[in-house]
Amino acid sequence: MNIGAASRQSGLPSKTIRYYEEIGLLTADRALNGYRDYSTEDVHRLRFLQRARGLGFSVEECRELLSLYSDRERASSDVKAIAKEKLAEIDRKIEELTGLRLMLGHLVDNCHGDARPDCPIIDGLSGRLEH
Amino acid sequence: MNIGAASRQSGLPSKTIRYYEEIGLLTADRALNGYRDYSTEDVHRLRFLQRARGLGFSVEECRELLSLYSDRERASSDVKAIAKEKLAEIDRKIEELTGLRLMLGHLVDNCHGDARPDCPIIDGLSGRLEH
DNA sequence: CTTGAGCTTCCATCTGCTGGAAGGACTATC
DNA sequence: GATAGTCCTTCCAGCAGATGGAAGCTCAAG
Repeated sequence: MNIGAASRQSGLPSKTIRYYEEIGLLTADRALNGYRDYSTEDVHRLRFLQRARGLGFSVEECRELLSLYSDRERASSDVKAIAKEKLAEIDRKIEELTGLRLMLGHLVDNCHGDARPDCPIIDGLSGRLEH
Repeated sequence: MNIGAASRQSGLPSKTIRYYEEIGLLTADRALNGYRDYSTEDVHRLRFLQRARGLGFSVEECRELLSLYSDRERASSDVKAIAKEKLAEIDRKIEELTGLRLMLGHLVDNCHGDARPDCPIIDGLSGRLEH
């Protein structure tokens, strides 16, 4: 599969896919004509990168998460340690998003643009609703 | 409150706070000595920025979200339209994170580093577990 | 009144893309 | 088989969002 198809299936621009190759996040086979050739497994990686980057994981964190996939022959203890660390990070992000959601939900439900002093968005913005 | 205290309370480096001021995400009062002076409300905004940026919202999106806070005297319809749009975006992010969480959870529970071909992380990476 | 931490501005550097130019390859039509 | 249009290649420039460091001012403690 050419880079254009991989781009469409992963949601990542071709430019970004080439960049990810350049910084070593993945390697691509080459067809005889010199074109990059992607497998469905490559597309899975790209889709994963697209999602994880959009959720605020850094490229280095993505590299680490991908390594859980590529190196699943590593000692279970290693893999589990990294995975558990990332799980905690994901849980924190979910909590934060839930806080943001609550804040915006309150805004939609309760704020009528009348500048009332008890606008619930104030609490939401400060993060107090999370705790 | 000086920038150092605001930094500690918001979780953002002083450098980043100054940068956010430079690009107009917030304005800071100045004390007589020239030092920036932050209110607790400023800290709420900074905390919000810290969370939202970490969750993959762009600076422009943050600017928009902050405007929901600052301009809460705007027509309810405007505010609600933007808020609902952002709510959908947040829900999507929560779904994606939940998918990632499931994937990692499977890895922790089911992968033992023995390179079994049915490692559930493969499905998780492709995003299929979300749907 | 010195010492050290914290503040200021300015400028350079880094990460993570993103755009554009110049040129080769593929597909379809004439 | 020439021509057009789209896709691919590399290379290099530029932008977004910080981040680090230098040079110098301020403040609080001893």
